Amino acid sequence: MKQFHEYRNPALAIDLVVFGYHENMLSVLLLNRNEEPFKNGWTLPGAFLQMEERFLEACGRILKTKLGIGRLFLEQLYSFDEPDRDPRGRVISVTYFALVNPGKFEIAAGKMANDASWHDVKKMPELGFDHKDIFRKALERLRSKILYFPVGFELLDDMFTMTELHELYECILDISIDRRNFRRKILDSEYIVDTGLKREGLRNRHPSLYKFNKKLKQNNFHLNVS
Amino acid sequence: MKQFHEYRNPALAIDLVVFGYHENMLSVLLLNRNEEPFKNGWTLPGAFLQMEERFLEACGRILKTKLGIGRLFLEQLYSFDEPDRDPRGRVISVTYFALVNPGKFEIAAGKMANDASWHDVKKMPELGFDHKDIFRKALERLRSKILYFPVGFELLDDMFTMTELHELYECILDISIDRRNFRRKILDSEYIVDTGLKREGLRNRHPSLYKFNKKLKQNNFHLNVS
DNA sequence: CATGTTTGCGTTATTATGACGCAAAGTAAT
DNA sequence: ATTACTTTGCGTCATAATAACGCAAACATG
Repeated sequence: MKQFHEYRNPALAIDLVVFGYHENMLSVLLLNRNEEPFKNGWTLPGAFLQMEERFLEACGRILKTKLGIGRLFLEQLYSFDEPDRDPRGRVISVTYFALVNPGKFEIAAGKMANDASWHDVKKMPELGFDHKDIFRKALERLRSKILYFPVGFELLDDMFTMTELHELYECILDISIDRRNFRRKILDSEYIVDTGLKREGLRNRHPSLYKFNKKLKQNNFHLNVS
Repeated sequence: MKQFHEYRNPALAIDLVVFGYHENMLSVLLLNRNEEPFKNGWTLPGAFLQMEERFLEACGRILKTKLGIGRLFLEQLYSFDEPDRDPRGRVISVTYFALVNPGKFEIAAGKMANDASWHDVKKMPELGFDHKDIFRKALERLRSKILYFPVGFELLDDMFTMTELHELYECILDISIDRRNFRRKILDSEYIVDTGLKREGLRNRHPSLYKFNKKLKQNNFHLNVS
């Protein structure tokens, strides 16, 4: 019987699918690689897991070099095991997906990050490794998650109009949803609450501003779409 | 910059939560360890991932020594990263959960398996490593999955009565569900179809036998319970 | 001020759900 | 076989949720 740690182990990477939303467009953070393999190709941000590091610490380390620090939603997505997913050798990838409001972050200016940029999910370039599979799974997860868990506000400012939330849902799900039924459903669920404030218009003030209801009982929210 | 594979990597294990259902009892396959750590304690079946192996191959390897071979449902559950989850050193665990019909399998007789047995999920012993967390997550996943995806039949014989399916749901969810509403919901969804056969009784024949509808459009099925 | 758009609040028809009635079929005991 | 009890299959009905859409006040634009 072999002793512990005599086994050769596959390498272990963490890869991230970072979603951002801005101006009615859902986008993903991609890196333009400056080294082989896939030099000059696009990939998801990632890194090898350090010996003492937890998954979320690795996520933080990856994000810090690419984005400023701030609050963000992170959730484990899936672990990928295709033996040939990395041409350099066997690498298992544990993936996370993140939701950020690009307005609250900035793509960091360091030399490690001058290659990072947002890409419309509807116009994705070819991706290196098996990152297309990872991206597809992340988008699928986001689309199903948003139906039964209030994650939409993670992508918006602290205060937002009903129309902005509505458009976010239509954009992510890529369907049209009746504005009035959406409004009723969202308000009935107590997903968000009215702040009492109004957004400033040019001459006067117009739509009500809402914010996420932190006291929401989690499973009060379920959106059906057909 | 370090070269590839010069990094020391955490070890990578695959652990399984195998659910079985028999006689109105949901149970999990556990191993009584015959070596340290946790010698004589209970753990989930698992193994270290081999260098060239895929996750599902490792699952098959683990199961083959414990159970006879047969059709079974396997789905990736989650990856666990607590640095101290294994006292021998850093081990990442990629976990899967499985659904089997214990009637179709037998706990294998080999020396590697004389320590395997089924345990009622309601009377679980202490588990070694972080396997309690893994088990909890698996049960949670099974309970939510069964509401929107027809996995119940994986735990039953090829043909089963409506009452058997109903009792399975009540057992897994640990709630009581109105028999007549359950029946209507399940039949409306086309989750299962009537085989036209009847189960043999002592003097006569009694309840209709149903089987899983393989032509089911996936998202036709959603069970609400309150 | 005239015109078109956005926002907030309704109504209505249809469908889904929860609670439960009831009788035919099946079982067990005499 | 007769009786008493249980299981199964099917149905009803009140209530809740949903989809489709009307409408007017608030707002924006020229």
